[in-house]
Amino acid sequence: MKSEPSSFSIDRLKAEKKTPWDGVRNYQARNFMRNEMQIEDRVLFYHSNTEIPAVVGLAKICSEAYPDKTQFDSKSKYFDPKSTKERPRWYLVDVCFVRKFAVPVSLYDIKADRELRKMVVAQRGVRLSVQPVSKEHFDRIVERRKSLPSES
DNA sequence: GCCAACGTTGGC
DNA sequence: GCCAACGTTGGC
Repeated sequence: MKSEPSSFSIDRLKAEKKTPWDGVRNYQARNFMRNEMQIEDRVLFYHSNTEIPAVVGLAKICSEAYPDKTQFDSKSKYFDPKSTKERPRWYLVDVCFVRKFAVPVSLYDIKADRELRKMVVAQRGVRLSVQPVSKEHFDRIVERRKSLPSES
C-alpha cells in the first residue's frame, strides 16, 4: 500500500497504531480492498513521491472492508457527490502498524533485484496505490532487511 | 519542477 | 460508446 509520507507516513501509522485507509478514489485499488483483503493479511508499507521511494515497513489489515466515510463529507477533499449512503461507491479497510524497517528497501533496490523487479510497483507507468504482492516477493523484501547489519 | 503515463470526465 | 481534454500520480 502506497502513501506519500507528506500526507500519511509510516511514523504516523506507528504513532496512531491503526488508521482507516481513506481517500482511495481508484476503482482497481478499491476492489483490492473491498474484494480481496482479509483481516490479518500482511501489508508492505511504501512511501511514494519522496526523495527515495521505498518500502519502509510492515503493516496488516485489521478490519473488514466498509464504506469510506470521507465520501459523504462535503467538506472533505475526498467528497464524492455521486456517492450515496444507500449505495456507497468507495470502500476501505483499516490498516494496523506492525513494524518500521531500520533500513527501507528502496525502489532502486527492488529494481536491482532479479526477482523483485517483477513486482507491480517496479513496472513502468503503474500508479496503482493498492497492489497485490506475491508471498515470494513479500518474504524476499523482509529477508533483505534481516541480511543488513543495521537491523540487528 | 518536469513530464510521461495513466485514469476519468463529459460532449457528441 | 468513442475519444479529446483534463487532472493526477509519482519517478526522476
